[in-house]
Amino acid sequence: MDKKQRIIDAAIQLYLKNGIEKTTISHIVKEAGIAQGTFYLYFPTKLAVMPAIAEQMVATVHEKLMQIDRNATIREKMLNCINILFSNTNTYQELTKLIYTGFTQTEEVKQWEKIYSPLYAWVFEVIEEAQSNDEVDGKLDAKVVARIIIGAIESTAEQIYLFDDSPITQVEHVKDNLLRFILNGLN
Amino acid sequence: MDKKQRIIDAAIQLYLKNGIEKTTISHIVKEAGIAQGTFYLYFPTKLAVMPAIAEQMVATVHEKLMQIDRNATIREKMLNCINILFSNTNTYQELTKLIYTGFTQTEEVKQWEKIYSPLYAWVFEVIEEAQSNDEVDGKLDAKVVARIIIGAIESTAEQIYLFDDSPITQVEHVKDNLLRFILNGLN
Amino acid sequence: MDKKQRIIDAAIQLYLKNGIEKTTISHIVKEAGIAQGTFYLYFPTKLAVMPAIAEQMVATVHEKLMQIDRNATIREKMLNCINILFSNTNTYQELTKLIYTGFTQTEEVKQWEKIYSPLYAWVFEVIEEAQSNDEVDGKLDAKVVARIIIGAIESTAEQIYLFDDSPITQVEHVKDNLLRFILNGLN
Amino acid sequence: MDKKQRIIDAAIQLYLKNGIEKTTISHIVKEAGIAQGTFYLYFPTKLAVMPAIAEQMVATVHEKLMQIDRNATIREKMLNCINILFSNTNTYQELTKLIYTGFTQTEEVKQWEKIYSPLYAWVFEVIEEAQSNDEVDGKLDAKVVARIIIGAIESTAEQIYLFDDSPITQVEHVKDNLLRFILNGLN
DNA sequence: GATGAATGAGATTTCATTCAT
DNA sequence: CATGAATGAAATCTCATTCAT
Repeated sequence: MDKKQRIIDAAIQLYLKNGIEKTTISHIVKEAGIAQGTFYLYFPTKLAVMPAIAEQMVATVHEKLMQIDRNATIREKMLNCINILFSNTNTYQELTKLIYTGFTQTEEVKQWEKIYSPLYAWVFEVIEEAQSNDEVDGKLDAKVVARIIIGAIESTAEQIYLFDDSPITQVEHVKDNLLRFILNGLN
Repeated sequence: MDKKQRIIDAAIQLYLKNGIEKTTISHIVKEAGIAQGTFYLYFPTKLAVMPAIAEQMVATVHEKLMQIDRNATIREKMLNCINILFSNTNTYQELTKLIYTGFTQTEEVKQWEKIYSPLYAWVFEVIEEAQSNDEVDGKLDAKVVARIIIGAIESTAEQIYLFDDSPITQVEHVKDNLLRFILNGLN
Repeated sequence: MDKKQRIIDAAIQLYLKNGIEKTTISHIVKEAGIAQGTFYLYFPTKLAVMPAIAEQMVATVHEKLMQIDRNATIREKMLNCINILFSNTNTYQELTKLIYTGFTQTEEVKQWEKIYSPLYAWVFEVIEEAQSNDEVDGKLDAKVVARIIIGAIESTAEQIYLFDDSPITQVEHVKDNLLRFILNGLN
Repeated sequence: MDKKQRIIDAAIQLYLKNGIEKTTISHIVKEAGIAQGTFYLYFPTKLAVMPAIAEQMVATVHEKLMQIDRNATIREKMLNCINILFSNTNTYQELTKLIYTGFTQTEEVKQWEKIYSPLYAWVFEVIEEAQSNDEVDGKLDAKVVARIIIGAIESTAEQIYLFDDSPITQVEHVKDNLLRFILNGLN
């Protein structure tokens, strides 16, 4: 019923399956079951759909993060965070990368900060709280480190899922090292 | 004079300026100053140029890494590495991401490992050597952590240079945190 | 308030600014501040607005012609007529031509005669009266010459205002020649 | 063989038959027997073909004018000129008007002067020569009057052929009046 | 009467690819 | 090897028109 949402859903499907390059507006409208011209009522180009897609994906991840027990240890929180982001990268395959690319190409880069901020904020709060308990190196700038950690997790997940073809068991080994490295990093 | 190299140079210029999506073979040949048909003597598609571009970029970074004093402390080595990768990201803007995207779209993903491996290898050796001196947590898998570190540095640099518009002074602050986090992480 | 008039006004604005070809019904309704469907309550196509536009323009010119003193000499009348038509062409720029084009394209050509007839009639009466006073060559068919004169004035004005970029002073020189030529022609 | 010429010829055919508004680039390439993309190698839009069409039409008229005996009387020259322009307007139906419209819409108005100038030049020379023989009012500016005459002839022809539905015999009557009026005008 | 979201046929436009030179 | 005009399939984009509200 909501044409805009149907466009977004169709775009996600097709970007995931075929990549942005090979996806056309014609494909999107066909998948969405709407008329050709209707697309242009909501988006000027196929890349202009990206911010909407990104918002949706980040919202999904954020929701999962919010379900983590606030009283858990920082180790448990980070472990959960790693699992959620890895799972997300795995599910959405190249979507994360495509969102980056889509953004930078549409020059709507400024929106990125805003859209991604809930994730940064969650890690930031975890770190800050842990710093107040002396569980984490107080000299680190929690805001900056939150971004570093999110980046490290995502880039590692991407290396695993997009560029590697190691067996699944390997994944756990990488996660162990990543968790250890991050906890070390926070001290 | 060397047509192939001129195609690569032109492609880099245009991918950086307009993104892969909007760059066409027609643009590339025009920028390269060669005939339309000549492109096909060297590359089958515009995405097939990506591996050549990636190789060139990685070679540049690797060369700089090799100039770092082998006897420096791990702190100095990591500091240098951060500076080199940040500078590279800044210079090449979105090229790193585009290389990822380009690769995943051409299904030549396997080449990525091979091309990027000199960078991983350099960090790997630094860590391993430090582990043998007990400077670094021996329980970490040096091969895995090398990738985590490269990923963390690159993603942080991207956040800074692509998605942020903070003043330059901010960059140093982020680098400080990143270095501290990584050194913590290794120990 | 009167939707029909708002459509006509908007159409004039846009036809003048962008030409008929590039003006769309969507543009017109937007300019008129009415809904898309409302246009069709008053006109079947965008060209069907032309007769209404023409009528309005001719009425304006005719009104000015009627204000000329009936007892003036034929020289004064022709001078006034030239000034009015020049001023009209200047104001409405290409509208005259567009009206022609619009008409011929809609096959509503027959209306043209009817709409333009007040202008022809005015000149016709001036000539006929002058012929009865022996001020004008009695062998000329007043009806035909009226059209020739209107045509000559308009085409000259168009050449000046649409296709020339001479300074204003030039205009007076052309008008002098035109008046002299017409008065010669009549006698 | 010459694709550009084939585009021009096809465009003339179709503009004459259906008007500019209803003619599409698709029609033109089909009529010209060339590929869709080929059109864009030569013209950016369908209106950009107009100057080329105008040039061709003016060249045809000019050629006929040049065949008029240089030693003929001014009456004979003007009579011939009227016949040629009437015949041209009759043959090309609305093309003259369409050229105007096409021009003004493409903002290539400046070219008009240049393209039309051979016709003006011909009349100019006729008048000037006649002025030197005292056959024509020496106070008239030959350059200006040349344009007035061309304009008067064309607009009268257009009124006849485009907007009137009088029987053919009428045409001769109008021509008589036009010639008489012009000769009077020149004195 | 008035609205304006939706339509989809059909227009414009692009661009990878070919091939005779 | 190199060229670049030509191609035409396929993309984007437009816009007159409809119709449920």
